[in-house]
Amino acid sequence: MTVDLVIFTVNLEQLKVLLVKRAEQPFAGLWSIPGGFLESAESLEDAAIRVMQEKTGVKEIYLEQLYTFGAPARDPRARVVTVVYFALIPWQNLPQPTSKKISDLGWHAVEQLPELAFDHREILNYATSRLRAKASYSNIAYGLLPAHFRLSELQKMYEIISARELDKRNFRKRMLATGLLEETGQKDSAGAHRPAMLYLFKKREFVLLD
Amino acid sequence: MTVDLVIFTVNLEQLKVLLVKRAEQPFAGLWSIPGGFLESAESLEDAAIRVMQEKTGVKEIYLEQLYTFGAPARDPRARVVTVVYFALIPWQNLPQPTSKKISDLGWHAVEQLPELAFDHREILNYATSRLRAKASYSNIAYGLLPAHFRLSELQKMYEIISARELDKRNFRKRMLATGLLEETGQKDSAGAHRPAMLYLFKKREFVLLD
DNA sequence: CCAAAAGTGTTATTGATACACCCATGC
DNA sequence: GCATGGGTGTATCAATAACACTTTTGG
Repeated sequence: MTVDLVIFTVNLEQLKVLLVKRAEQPFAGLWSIPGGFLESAESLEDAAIRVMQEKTGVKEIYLEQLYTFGAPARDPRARVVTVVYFALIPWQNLPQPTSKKISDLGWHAVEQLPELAFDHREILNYATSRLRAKASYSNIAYGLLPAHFRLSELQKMYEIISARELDKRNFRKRMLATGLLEETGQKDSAGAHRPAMLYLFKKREFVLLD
Repeated sequence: MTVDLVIFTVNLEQLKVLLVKRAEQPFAGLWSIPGGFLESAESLEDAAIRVMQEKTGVKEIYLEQLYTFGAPARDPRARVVTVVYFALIPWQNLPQPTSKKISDLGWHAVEQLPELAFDHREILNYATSRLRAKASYSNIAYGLLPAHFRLSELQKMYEIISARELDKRNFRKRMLATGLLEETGQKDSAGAHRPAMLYLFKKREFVLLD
């Protein structure tokens, strides 16, 4: 029994996923999604949080059980059933990568994945399609944004996840109509142009829209 | 590792689930959902189909992985992680129950459940809410109907699952507009009144509506 | 003063909802 | 001929989609 994680983030206008380069056989040298064995006294979710923290240093994140994969031959060594979770992290919340081991842990754009170990390609395809489906009918994007954000950043997030453009006025209207957002009162003058109002999600939890 | 099943059917205008009375400790005498240990060479889905056939004699049914439950103390004897599937069977497809053992296997209305073993109450609540959610945006009801059916039966199925009444004209309009249905050309004169056209689903597979 | 992102309303279209009567059959 | 479920259309309302210009700031 293992617990594996598909950890998504968005950076440089791309949806990315965290991969680990395998040092050992089988599939040595190929990339895989991070995971670990379930320990005796921990729940599945606790195991997912533990793996998450080991790999990213981050603990408080959006986490959701995705699917359990258990084909008899998915691991050539032995029968391994894996419960896969999917997680979202705002890029801004990630600690800077340490200079060591920089090569065995990396963020990869889901559109340009390297060759993957085990059935991890299938798992990633499934996770990506689920994320995209969720984006269309929920506030899921909050898991990818820092606490305070501009509406334009939120819109960009939805556009990247769903891979299509959205109308600015309709987007703002619909988002504000959900009542999930709140003005912070602060303006972000980091950009070189007109400062934008910063918003936050009143509740950082999953809600279906409309 | 076990595989457990929440098997739904609809009979007498009630949504029902198949339960097994436990003969042994722990929880002897309480009801539980059917399940079994995962065997070494079978996939999770194959295990679910096997359990399904052992308990109901039926093999070809709608089957979907629901969730994996793995709280450390969910089984007082040992650590057991269970992958739960949910299944739908048309009542008409069920073989008549044999007279033996009739008391240790039974269909229970989800609104009047007996006391349940393990965390099976939680599992059933989750399965029921998922089924209800799916009913509102998919053709899921095909799994509960025989191959040929009247539109009024289909409507009744949705009404029972979603626990609310639907408008007959709007329902027929929307259903026929999906293009998923086909007239059989046959009429069902089993009722005491005007015979109804029988329909079938062109494809017996899960589709999101609209 | 120019470039760049922020911000803001109205109209048209589409889909969803509400609603009532005639029809075909078995008894 | 009557009781019962089968079958049909339209009008209103709500939600969604299309669409362009002015404002504010930094450089």
